[in-house]
Amino acid sequence: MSMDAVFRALADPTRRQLLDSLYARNGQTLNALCERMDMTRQAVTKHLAILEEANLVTTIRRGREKEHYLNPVPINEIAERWIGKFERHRLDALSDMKKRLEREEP
Amino acid sequence: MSMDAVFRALADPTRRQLLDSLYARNGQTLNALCERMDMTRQAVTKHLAILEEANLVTTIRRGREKEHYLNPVPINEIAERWIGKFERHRLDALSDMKKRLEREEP
DNA sequence: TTAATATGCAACCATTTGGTTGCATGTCAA
DNA sequence: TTGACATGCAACCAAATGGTTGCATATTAA
Repeated sequence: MSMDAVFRALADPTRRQLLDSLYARNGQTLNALCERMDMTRQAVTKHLAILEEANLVTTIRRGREKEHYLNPVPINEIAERWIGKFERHRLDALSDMKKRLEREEP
Repeated sequence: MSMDAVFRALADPTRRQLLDSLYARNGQTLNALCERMDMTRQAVTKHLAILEEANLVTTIRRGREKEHYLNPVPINEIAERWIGKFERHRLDALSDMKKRLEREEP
C-alpha cells in the first residue's frame, strides 16, 4: 500500500470529485459515476483505475455492473503517518517563522 | 490558497522529500537542500517553486542566500477540511463495505 | 435468440511534468 | 575590484498524464 500512489491519486481534482461522489453515495456503478462527470466513460474508467491502484476505491462485479466503494483507510493512514507530524509542530513552526521574519536583515 | 495546488504539490515524492528535509532542519538554503537531492539545482528550484505556489514553503532572501521555511498550515487545512470527513466515517464505511462483500451474489 | 446495456481494451493525441544544459545576475570576501 | 559563490531565467527534451475514438466482450431482458 504505497503512500506515493495515494498522494498521486489525490492530486487530480476529477479523482477527488469521484471520491466525493462515492462519499455521498457509496456503491455507485461506473455509469452512475459517469453521469455527473463531464467527460467520456473511458476517461472516468482510467481515473477509477488509479483510485483502485491506490486502494482508495474497491469494486465488486455484480452481474454486468461494477459497484464502487470508497475505502477511507489509506487517507486515514496519510493523515496519521505523514500529515500528523506536520500538524504536531504547526504552532512551533509558525512562531519560528514569525521570529525569523521579524528579525530584520542584519 | 487553493487546495488543488497543495494536493498537486504533495503528489511528487521529491517535493515530499524536500518538505521532510525542511521539517528536519528549517531555514535551509537552496544549495543546502540540493546537497541531499540527486538532481540538478535547477530541478530542485522548480520543485521549490511549486511548493511555494502551494504556500507550503516560505522563503526569505538573506543576502545572496535564500532561506526556505516549512509552512504546515495548508497541510493542516487539508487534514481538517478534506481528510477529516473521510476519517470521521471510516468505521462506518468499513462495516458498510464488509456487509456488502459478505452478501453474496443474489 | 437477439437487442440493448454495462463494461473492457487499445491505439492515438495534446498538454503537462520533471528533468537537463547554458548563460545571466547579484552578492560576498580577498 | 575582481573572482568565487548563490541564485535566476530560458530553451529544450523525454516521459507521463488526461483525454479522445473505435471496437470487443459479457450480461440482462424482451
